[in-house]
Amino acid sequence: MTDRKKRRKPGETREKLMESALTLVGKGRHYASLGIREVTRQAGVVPTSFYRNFRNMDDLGLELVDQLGLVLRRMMREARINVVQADERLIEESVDIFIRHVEANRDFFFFMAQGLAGESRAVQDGIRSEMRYFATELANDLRRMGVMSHLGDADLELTCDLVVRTVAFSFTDLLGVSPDDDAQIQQIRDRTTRFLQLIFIGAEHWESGRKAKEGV
Amino acid sequence: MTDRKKRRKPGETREKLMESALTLVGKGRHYASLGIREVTRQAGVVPTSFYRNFRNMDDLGLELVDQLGLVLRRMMREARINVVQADERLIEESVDIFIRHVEANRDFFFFMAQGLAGESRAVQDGIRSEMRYFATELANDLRRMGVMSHLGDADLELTCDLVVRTVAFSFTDLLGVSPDDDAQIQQIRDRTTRFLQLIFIGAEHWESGRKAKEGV
DNA sequence: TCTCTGTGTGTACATTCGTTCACAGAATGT
DNA sequence: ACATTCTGTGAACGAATGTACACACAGAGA
Repeated sequence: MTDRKKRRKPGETREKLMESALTLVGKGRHYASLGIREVTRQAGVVPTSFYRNFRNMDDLGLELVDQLGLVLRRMMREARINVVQADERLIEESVDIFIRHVEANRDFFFFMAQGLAGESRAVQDGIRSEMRYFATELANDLRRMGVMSHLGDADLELTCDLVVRTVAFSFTDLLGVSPDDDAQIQQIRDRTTRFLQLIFIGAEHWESGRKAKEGV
Repeated sequence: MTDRKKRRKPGETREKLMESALTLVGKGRHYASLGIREVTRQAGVVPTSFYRNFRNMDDLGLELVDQLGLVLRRMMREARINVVQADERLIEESVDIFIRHVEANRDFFFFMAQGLAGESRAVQDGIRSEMRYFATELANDLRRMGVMSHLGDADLELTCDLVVRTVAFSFTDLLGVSPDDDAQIQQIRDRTTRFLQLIFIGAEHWESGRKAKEGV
């Protein structure tokens, strides 16, 4: 009651609203079922304030997709720094970084998993676009590291796409378990690692295998 | 206004309600955002009727999961009939059947894709359980056909799990395109086929590859 | 210093929601 | 034939929702 009604910083309420939406999603609510009043309530702000910052919930969702893009880029950067040499630990280290980021940005990845089959087409496309970008960057990195050099560009891109999808699907596993159920998280980590190993082994033998299938 | 208020058949309204929920989902709405009144309105029934048949929307969702199970089993049966010999067309034929069923039961698969990251934990687990069952059956079939006979049970199950996940992720691709955009559907079909080929090639070389990774 | 613009507040209203209740007509078992 | 049970109806409620409007106050530019 002392400092209410003050304007702290430009964009402060805006961030608070986005954060509140994410928090609700993190608590198990689905983004599509969130209402304007609900979000403003969680943010400790009057409903009208919402319209000062967003036109509707879809608008807010698109902003969240942008921020999600930043999170993904941070994750990619860390992976690039820590995983430089292409040895047999490449996959495991990358999965570790992935799991760590999911735990640190739990709500964002909740939102991402929901958005893939969400209500707003725009959000859906946005997330899909982020995944494409991620796959492309992954392909570039692998090229740079000299991994899978026998694959053509299209085939490498195909492989990376499958990798990203597989990892993305692991969200839905990860999100189902409590954040401190280490045993179960370890199990998901192992399983994801094996999935990726399976894919990479397939990619290693891809050309020949593909020719064999197509030749007949 | 002639025959209103008649009770047609037991469970008729019940089916109409489930069908209406699916229809709304098929129109792009997210299941989590559907309300009781909305569903009953779509079904051409008074809101109160809902409670005669379901306790709440989660309850209806669980029934839908059960029906989804039937759809999946039908799909599996057709695949078993039409894909008997394990030749190089196995994957393509299976993907064909899969695509055909998704198109024929569009709304169900919408619901499934949404439910994986949905609001109701019970529905989430139900869908997850259906996927596990599907993967197990797939593993049995492959065993019976003598495919991947060099893999241990655990590794075969791992492979099938990845296959099911990959196919499930293709839903979200398929659902984004118009049902009669044949060119795009064909593209998704091809891409999915290649994903599976990649996985199976990986599985073929799995033991050796795994040992090589683990041995060092 | 003064004005203007941006941002948050409070009030308000029509609409929609979930849920309850008493009632009516068809089906079912005896 | 009759009582019971099952299923759908209509009206009604209190609560929550989206959105509009007028107002208040802080900071930026003159």
